[in-house]
Amino acid sequence: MDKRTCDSQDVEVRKGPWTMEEDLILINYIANHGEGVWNSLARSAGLKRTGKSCRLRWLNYLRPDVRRGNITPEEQLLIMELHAKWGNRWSKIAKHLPGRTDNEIKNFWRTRIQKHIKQAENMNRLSSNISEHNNIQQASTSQTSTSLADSIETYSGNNNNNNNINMGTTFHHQGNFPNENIWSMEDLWSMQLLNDANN
DNA sequence: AAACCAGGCAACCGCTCTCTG
DNA sequence: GCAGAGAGCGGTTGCCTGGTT
Repeated sequence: MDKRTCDSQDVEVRKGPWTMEEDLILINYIANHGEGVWNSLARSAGLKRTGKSCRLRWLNYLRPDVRRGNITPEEQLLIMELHAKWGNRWSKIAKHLPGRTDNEIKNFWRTRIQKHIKQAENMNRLSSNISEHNNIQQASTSQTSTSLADSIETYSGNNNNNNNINMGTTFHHQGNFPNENIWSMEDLWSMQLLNDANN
């Protein structure tokens, strides 16, 4: 490949946040010419961006059918079900959520769901330490804690392996832990829906 | 009021897959 | 069947914003 050509192109390529002008150029170009080969589209439109960058911007942000705003409980439920089934196949999951992008779902998962799982795992460690310390004096209470912990661990473990899991027995938050506000009502509602769906 | 921190999200990077010649 | 180019995907990063101290 001609290095000089590469270098001269590299100098031109813009990175970072998109400006309103760039958005408008891309929208107008696609409105007039449709989607095509992204690299040539970027050049033809006069954008100093890579085709990859244009594609990402269009698919994740500018497309008219992209839905913005909060993920609904129903969507949360669906995401969790599909993730249990397919693992981190975000684009596959996104196909079942009209208007949602794989990037959005991925971000949602990482920021919301994984946080809950991590916290639950910490609770698990804490509760098992406590129950060890108390030497299983209160068998019924520790059983409740353990069943949650097991479910979360089962979920996390299977999640890492991208395998199926039985969500029907998962996420019964009993409020036996020090911080009862870890899951919001919205989360609990989602969990309940999830259990109903699997029973 | 200022500094710090954590969460959320847009965008980039690198790898893999698919298509075409 | 092979190589190169482009598209697609998942992981990661960095910035912005709102909340807390």
